Order: sequence, then structure tokens, then C-alpha cells
Amino acid sequence: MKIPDISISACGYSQVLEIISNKWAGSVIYALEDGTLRYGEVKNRIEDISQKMLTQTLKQLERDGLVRREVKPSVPPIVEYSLTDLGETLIPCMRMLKGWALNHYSSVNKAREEYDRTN
Amino acid sequence: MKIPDISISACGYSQVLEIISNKWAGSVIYALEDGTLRYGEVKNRIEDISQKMLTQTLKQLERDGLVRREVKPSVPPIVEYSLTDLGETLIPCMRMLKGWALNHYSSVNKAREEYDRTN
DNA sequence: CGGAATCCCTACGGATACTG
DNA sequence: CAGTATCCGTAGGGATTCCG
Repeated sequence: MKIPDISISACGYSQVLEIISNKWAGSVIYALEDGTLRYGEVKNRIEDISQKMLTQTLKQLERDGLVRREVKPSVPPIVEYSLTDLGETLIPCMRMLKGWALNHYSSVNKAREEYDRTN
Repeated sequence: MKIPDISISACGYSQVLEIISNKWAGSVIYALEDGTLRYGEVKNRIEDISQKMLTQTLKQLERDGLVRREVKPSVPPIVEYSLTDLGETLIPCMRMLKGWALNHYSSVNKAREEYDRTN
């Protein structure tokens, strides 16, 4: 009996992670959850993000079709970001992840302390 | 009116990611979903994983209390891995992520092609 | 069989300075 | 205001070799 290779079934999983696993993507999606924000507003809502990483993350999310970028031609420039319909579909997943964390993260921390004490 | 800082509310999210966002953790959890496996069996089920990363991932998951490691004292050694109860609680989240990927990843790919063509 | 140890390369990401 | 550009340290992770 051959043991099945699960790489393929796990593959969908790694594709999502490719999108949301970077350090800031989640925070950006959360920030845009309530509606449209200007660049600076996004930055203000995410305390420790650097300007470089915010720009880079927004660009990646735009490329993935999750975030929409609109430039109002004016001086000084106004650039607004919002979730696309596709981006909205990700919200339930992220809520579930966050829910898991809130419910179980203390267990994880206890396990870590225990592990670090005995190893 | 002050714009709220969402760092704290996104924090739970980043905690889960800390656990499952590394390249192989998801695949390992999927591999153990059906029950107990020996080290080599896990390795066989995950096609392209290196020995180093499998060991490292298993150790991390064990430290987080998601995976249980049992050594049968014998020669040659037998080491078995399985999900803990805490580990099992993560399965629904991962199924949901995978479901999202299966439903929407083609849209992401289309968005990327479109983006790359016009930029 | 189930690792540990080492080497090495790359990508991620922070800090800083500059621009239309 | 909303970015670009550059420098640079660190961590992730592959390949290889060795060990109980």
C-alpha cells in the first residue's frame, strides 16, 4: 500500500499563505475592512509599519486583485485604497484565524513555556 | 476624530501566522490529520520537503503544543508523530483557508496576469 | 532510522534620504 | 502627500555530511 503524497492537497493551502502570510498583509486587509482609506490613513492605523513595507504590501495586494488603488489627480496627490470584492471574500477566513488565536493562543504560550523549561 | 490603531486587533492574526505561516507547517499538519505517522512516513507524504526543514517544523509544532512526539526505544529508533487535541482545533481553519484557495485562486492568478501585463 | 551540524545563498524587512 | 531608491543586517531555508 502506497502512502499518498499530500503535497498536492496541501498546495491550495500554500497558495493562500503565499498571499496572506507576509508580515503585514493581514494588518492591511484589516485596516481596509471598514472601507476606503487614503495611504496615510492606512499607515496611521498600523502602528509599526514602515513606509517601505506598506507600499510594498499594498502593491502586492493590488497585484493579487485583493485591493483597489485609485488616484485622484490633484496636488498634493490623493490615493485611496479599498478592498475589492475578491478581497472581501477573504475576511471570513481571517476572522476565523483570529478567532482561533484568541481562543487558543494562551494554550500555545503555555506549551512553549513548558517545552522551553524541560528542553 | 482619531483614527483607531488596528495593530492590537490584528495582533491575534499575526499570532496564528507566527504558527502556521512558515513554508511547511501547513503540510505537516495536513499529513498528520489522518493519524499517527513515523518520521519517514511524514517525509514521504510531503514531496519536496528537506530533512532539515521537516525536523525543524516538527520541533516547532511540538513546542507550540500542536504535535506530539513519541519515541519507542528500539534499534533502529522509531519516532511517531501525531496531532494533539490543540492541534486538531486548527484543522477547521486550515480547511477554510484551503477552501478559499480552491474557490478563488484562479481569480488571483488572473488578476496577476492582468497586472503584470499593464504595468 | 531519525536526526544534528555545517555551509551558503537569498529574500525579507528596517532605516534613511530623496522626489513629483 | 504618496511615494522611490539605496544600503544593510538578519532569518529562512536548501544541500551536504556526519552520528547514535
